[in-house]
Amino acid sequence: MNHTELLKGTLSTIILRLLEEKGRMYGYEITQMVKEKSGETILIKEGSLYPALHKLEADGLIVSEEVFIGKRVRKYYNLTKPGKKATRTSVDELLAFMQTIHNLITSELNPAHGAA
Amino acid sequence: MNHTELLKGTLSTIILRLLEEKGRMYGYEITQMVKEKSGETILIKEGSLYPALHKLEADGLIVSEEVFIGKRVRKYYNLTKPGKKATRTSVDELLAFMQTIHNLITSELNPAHGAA
DNA sequence: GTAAATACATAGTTTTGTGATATATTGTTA
DNA sequence: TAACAATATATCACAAAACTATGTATTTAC
Repeated sequence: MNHTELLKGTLSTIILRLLEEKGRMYGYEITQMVKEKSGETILIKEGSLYPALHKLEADGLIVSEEVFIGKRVRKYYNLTKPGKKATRTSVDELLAFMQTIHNLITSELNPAHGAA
Repeated sequence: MNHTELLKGTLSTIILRLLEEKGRMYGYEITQMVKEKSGETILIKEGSLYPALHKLEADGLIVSEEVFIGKRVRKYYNLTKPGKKATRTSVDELLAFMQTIHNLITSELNPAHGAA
């Protein structure tokens, strides 16, 4: 991630949202899709992704299914029912939060003098 | 903060932006303004604010000026020249990042079947 | 056959916000 | 006037979350 700190708290939401949109996905696929959809600006590292996926699974929001592609294991993830609900909450909260921040940092500059 | 993790990385930008808008401000004033402007949703804690202010000052982006109001010390902060430049970069980066996240989490749902 | 890409995983570190706590002044109100 | 809330700053211990680095192994491309 080039933005480093900024992503905090948004990664799980992004993962949930992609799973909602695409149905089953595996880890590496998620990193590639985020990379592509973000115009190469958001590059999720393995050290961030896998712990995040494991936590979502431990929380019962996603379930994994191991599939062998030749000799290579691939772990596909799907949303659970609670996961689908959590996705909506999570996405809505993030959008609301970003709107609030947007308002905070883009309000008019010094309206005191020279308001057009 | 209710949003907890989400604020990560955005606090310094918010502080810089408020200083850009209002000119000199003191810590407590910043917390109150953020609280008000965010509709009571973003509540900056002292344990977050003061370390953030001290770091910005250590980095030379803001300068403090102690003013006595009666017997109480009040520390006013102002942007330095590098601080003004950093504010622009910081705000622009945050807006761009939020736009990217917005695109990521609001793209159309399953366009494969049933595209209106 | 060697390097790059695919695909998973974890340990240790850093960053950053929170909770708790401390100090002290000022304003309100019972 | 005593008690409490609000104002105002500050720090420490803790937790959460992402990163770096490292490791393993297969598959693909040159």
